[in-house]
Amino acid sequence: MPIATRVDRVFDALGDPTRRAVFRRLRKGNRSVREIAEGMNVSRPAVSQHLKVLKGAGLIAVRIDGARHLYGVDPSAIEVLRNWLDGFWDGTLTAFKAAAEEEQKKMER
Amino acid sequence: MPIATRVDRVFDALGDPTRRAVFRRLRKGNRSVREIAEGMNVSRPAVSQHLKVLKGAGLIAVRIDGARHLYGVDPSAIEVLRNWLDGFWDGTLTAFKAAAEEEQKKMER
DNA sequence: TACTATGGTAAGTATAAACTTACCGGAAGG
DNA sequence: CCTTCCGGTAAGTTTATACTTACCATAGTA
Repeated sequence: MPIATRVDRVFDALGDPTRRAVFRRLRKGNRSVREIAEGMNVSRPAVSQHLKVLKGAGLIAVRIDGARHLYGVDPSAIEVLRNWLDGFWDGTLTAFKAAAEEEQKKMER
Repeated sequence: MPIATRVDRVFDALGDPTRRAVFRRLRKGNRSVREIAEGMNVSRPAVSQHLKVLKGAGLIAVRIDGARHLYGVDPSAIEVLRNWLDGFWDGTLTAFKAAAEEEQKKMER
């Protein structure tokens, strides 16, 4: 069993709807835990636990301001996703090209 | 509770490690269900169920060849993810800009 | 020193979902 | 036909995890 890479943790974190909602709220700027939990249909501790997972995936970062913990998105996460996307896309394209060439060989026979 | 969008289904689908493994296998070209299941530590029906979810998310597509069902990645899914990424990035940037301007106003007071 | 905020964590529950075995129907070859 | 591949689906179990309440620590304030 291979260890979980950064991208794995990102996808695991974003795999939960509530966690995506939390992440989306942070898109508009830094928020405290209570501000995030406000208007959401889960309790504050639940939000706190989700924040922990998101932070573990490197999707968000914290800045401590007294007793308030201000959470915000970590732009590097977007970079990670984009790189994964590019790599995947390249792999798929080369596979398509290889398959096309294989078809071509069949035609020549 | 809003209905699940395409991106939601994509993230839900890619939220599972086994499903990511299946999707990664398809990157190298089209495969039958048995080929996908081969060498994996889950049973063939499990793979079949995962394929259903991936298909529901629009990540893969099927081409039926007799009794064999050949699965392959749906390139449009990559597009969906990329668009989501771009949109998210834009939103975050404007939020950053707004926050910066707010800071500026504070300084001017 | 209280008193009131903040938020993280532990323990337990409850729900979701991943997995297995067993079964079924369709396609190809004898 | 009969046999043998193929793969989807149902039923049930088991495991993971999202959630709640309760509790604790820290920071600011009267």
